[in-house]
Amino acid sequence: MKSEPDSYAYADLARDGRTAWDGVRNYQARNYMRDDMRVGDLILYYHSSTKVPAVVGLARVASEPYPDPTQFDPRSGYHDAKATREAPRWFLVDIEPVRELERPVTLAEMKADPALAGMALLARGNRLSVMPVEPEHARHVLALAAG
DNA sequence: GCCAACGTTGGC
DNA sequence: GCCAACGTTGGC
Repeated sequence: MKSEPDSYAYADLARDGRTAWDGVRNYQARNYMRDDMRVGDLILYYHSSTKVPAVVGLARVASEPYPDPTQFDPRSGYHDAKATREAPRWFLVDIEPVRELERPVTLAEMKADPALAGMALLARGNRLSVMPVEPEHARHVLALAAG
C-alpha cells in the first residue's frame, strides 16, 4: 500500500494503531481490497511522492473488506453521489501496524535489484495505491531491510 | 463506441 | 516544476 508521508506516514499508523484505508477511488485498487485482502494479510507500506520513495514499514490487514463510509458522506472530499448503501461502489479494509523496517528500502534500490524484477510497484507508469506483492518479492524486501 | 481533452499521480 | 503515464469525461 502506498501513501504520501505528508498525508499519512507509517509513523501515523504506528501512532494510531489502526486506520481505515479510505478514499481509494480507483476500481483496480478497490478490487484488490474487496476481493483479495483478508484479515491477517501482510502489507508492505510504501512512501510515495517524497524525497526518497521507499518501503518503510510492515502492516497487516485488520478487517474484512467493507464499504468505504466516506462515499456516503456529502461533506467528505471522497463523497460519491452515485454510490448508495444498497449498492456501494467503494470498499476498503482497516489496517494496523506490525513494525517499522530496520531501514527504508528505497525505490531506486528495488529497481536495481534483479530479484525484484516484475514487482508491480516497480512497473512503469504504475499509479495504483493498492497492489499485490508476490510473497518472494515481499520476503526479499524484508531481507534487504534486515541487512 | 471512439477518441481528444483534461486531470491526477508520482518519479525525477 | 516538469513531464510521462494513464484513467476519466464528454462531444460526436
